[in-house]
Amino acid sequence: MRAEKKDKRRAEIEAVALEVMRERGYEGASMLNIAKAAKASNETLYRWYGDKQRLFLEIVKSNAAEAEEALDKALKAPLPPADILEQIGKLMLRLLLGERAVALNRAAACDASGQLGGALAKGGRERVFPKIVKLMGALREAGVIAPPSDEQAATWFIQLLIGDLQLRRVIGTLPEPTRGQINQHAKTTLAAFYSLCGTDQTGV
Amino acid sequence: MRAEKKDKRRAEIEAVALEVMRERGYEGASMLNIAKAAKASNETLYRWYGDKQRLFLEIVKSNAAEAEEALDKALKAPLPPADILEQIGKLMLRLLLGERAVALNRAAACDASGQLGGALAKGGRERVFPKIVKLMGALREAGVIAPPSDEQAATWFIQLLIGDLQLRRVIGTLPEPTRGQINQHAKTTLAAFYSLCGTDQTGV
DNA sequence: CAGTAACTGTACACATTCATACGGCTTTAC
DNA sequence: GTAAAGCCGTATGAATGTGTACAGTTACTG
Repeated sequence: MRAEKKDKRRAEIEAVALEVMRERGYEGASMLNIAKAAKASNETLYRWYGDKQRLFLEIVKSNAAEAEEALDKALKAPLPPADILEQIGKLMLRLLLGERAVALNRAAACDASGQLGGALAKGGRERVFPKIVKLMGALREAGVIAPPSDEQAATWFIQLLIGDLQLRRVIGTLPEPTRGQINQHAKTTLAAFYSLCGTDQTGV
Repeated sequence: MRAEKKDKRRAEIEAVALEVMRERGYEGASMLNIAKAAKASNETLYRWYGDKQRLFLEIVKSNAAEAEEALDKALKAPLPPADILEQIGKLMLRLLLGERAVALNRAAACDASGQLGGALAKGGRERVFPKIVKLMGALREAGVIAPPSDEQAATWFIQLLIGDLQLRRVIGTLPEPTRGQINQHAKTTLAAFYSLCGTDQTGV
């Protein structure tokens, strides 16, 4: 009983923390401000998380777990690999350019110790990349692509898909893309990707 | 006489500011810390720059001017466009993944007002992108590439070249690349780029 | 060489954060 | 129903940053 409620409260506080951070930056997201916004006591925050860094570390972990779940679900869908790749593309755009990931990347950029950045990479890219590589293997075996290597294909895919969009989101010069823009961009990316890696080299 | 000296001192202070920021993060780079490190008075810093944000805005501007100069120089070199593209690729990797640009992007990520990010984009991407587009036009006219559009070619080039490398630098999970790594990566990128945009579609 | 302007170093008031502590209230457990 | 635990709100003290002020020194200028 109580455990569930506490989990819910924790999720609530973490959501509020991100919201505060979104509005006032990482500096402005002090434990006190977060506590006030969440209608919690700062003492509770300190007891639960220890300090600000560990609070955000916790958020990074939750976020990574959620993202991985969504990704695995998309990967396991009973569809041809090419369709899965399209879904993955859209999903990654949505996740990586969404408010949550952007806020966490901002926090990591502000954290001089580099711990947040490390956790973000560990829970994010390092977990995701192998899955993409594996998917590329499936695509290759299905004869959809013929890349120099699965790793190279995964790298190209991510670069063409995300490129510098995430950094532009992080420094605040790019608004969050709409669903329509995401679909459009995923489509364009896939066309380029297949033109780069495809077995069919007719181009255009 | 004095004007020169002052310019030199300003450049010195700005360099120190970046150095402090590199070591202690944007938060840790207080006006006081910068003043101490630069053996200057904080009063001078406040008189010259007004506040921390404008100090960093000034640094962004200087950096952008320097980068643009280097870029223009490379673009005007008496070489075939394909060679110029390679030089530009290496130059951009060096500039964008170097300590200075990374520190400034970190600062922009920490700046909740978004002004630093705006200035960074204005002095950086918005100035550079049109130049790349123009270069793509030259490459197209020289028959080296046959892209759907010059803009698309420029976008692909940048995405394949920079990708998520800059963000990974900013969150501290990627070390600064060596000269050798830069050359290697530029080469790989160009191969992919030509395979994507080239008139010659034999692939591999 | 004298006068003036600017810079350094230090000090200051004010605000804010961090981390801890405590009284009062609600909720859980027995 | 009563005891205990946990959380809220507020208070607290140490530390730090911001922006301003001022005395002493250095370095230009005429």
